[in-house]
Amino acid sequence: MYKRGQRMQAEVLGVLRRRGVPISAYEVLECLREKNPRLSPPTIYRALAALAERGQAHRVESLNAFVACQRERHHHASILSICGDCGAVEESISADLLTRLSSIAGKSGFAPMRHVIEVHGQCGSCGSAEERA
Amino acid sequence: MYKRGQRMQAEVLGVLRRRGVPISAYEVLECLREKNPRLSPPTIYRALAALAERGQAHRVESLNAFVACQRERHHHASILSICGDCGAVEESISADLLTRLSSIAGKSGFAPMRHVIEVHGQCGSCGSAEERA
DNA sequence: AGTAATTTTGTTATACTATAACATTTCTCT
DNA sequence: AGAGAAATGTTATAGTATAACAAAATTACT
Repeated sequence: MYKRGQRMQAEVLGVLRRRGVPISAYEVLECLREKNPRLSPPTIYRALAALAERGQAHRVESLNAFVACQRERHHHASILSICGDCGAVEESISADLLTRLSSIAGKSGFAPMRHVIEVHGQCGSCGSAEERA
Repeated sequence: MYKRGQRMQAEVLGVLRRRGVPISAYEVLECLREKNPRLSPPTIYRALAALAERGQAHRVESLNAFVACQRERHHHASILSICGDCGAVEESISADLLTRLSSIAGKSGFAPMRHVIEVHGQCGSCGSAEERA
């Protein structure tokens, strides 16, 4: 059994994983309402916040959406590559890039705490699909 | 005189510049309503979209807010360092970092088109202010 | 210049995203 | 069991963004 307070998180994470692509909090809500029609937005946002804090899901800032973490739990910032055609997200990690980014941002005494790195473009599959057309 | 379609953009950009820190589209709207009470959200969003496209303003994705570009117009992605204490944003540019980022994202055939790089933390001024306290 | 076609702007309404505030329940610990 | 803490439920509302259509200005063309 789940510990208290994590049942909802597990349900939300399940939805995110089944979808694979980033979805809005309200899409999660709709999914879970099929089982429990009384669910309300704050419940979902709370679960999402907890998952994001633990690194099991990521908030995609440029989409106002959420996606399950593709790796095992990690606490480094991810690089999210977002395909504008199919919506797929690929997650990369690069300690080197983070270091460089921190040092650039830190030039004037800035102390970085949280990195948001998102790249929009076209994924490999959609690119080759387009070529064939 | 302004060319058609740029008067509103100039007004919006003026507001962004006077404020200096990122503000929401609705804050811009409130400011400009002092002069013209009939303004509505789409007008502001259109001006902001045009400014962002031309590189004269940036959308801060992780704040759902907008800020004037601090440099002369440019079309490279900016690195935005955002102070959580005072709200100030500093803008940096690094072709090197963009190259590296593109190459990381491009590993699996992904073709980057737009980069979102935002760093949250504490700026130098707020850091030293805290030390003195 | 006159007029059709295009683009921009205005207007109304609404959709989407997120959280405040407080009530209730569940859990934990002694 | 009962006090206290944490999570959840509930209601309402705040904040962000755009669709859809109407009106006006600009442009292109004859």
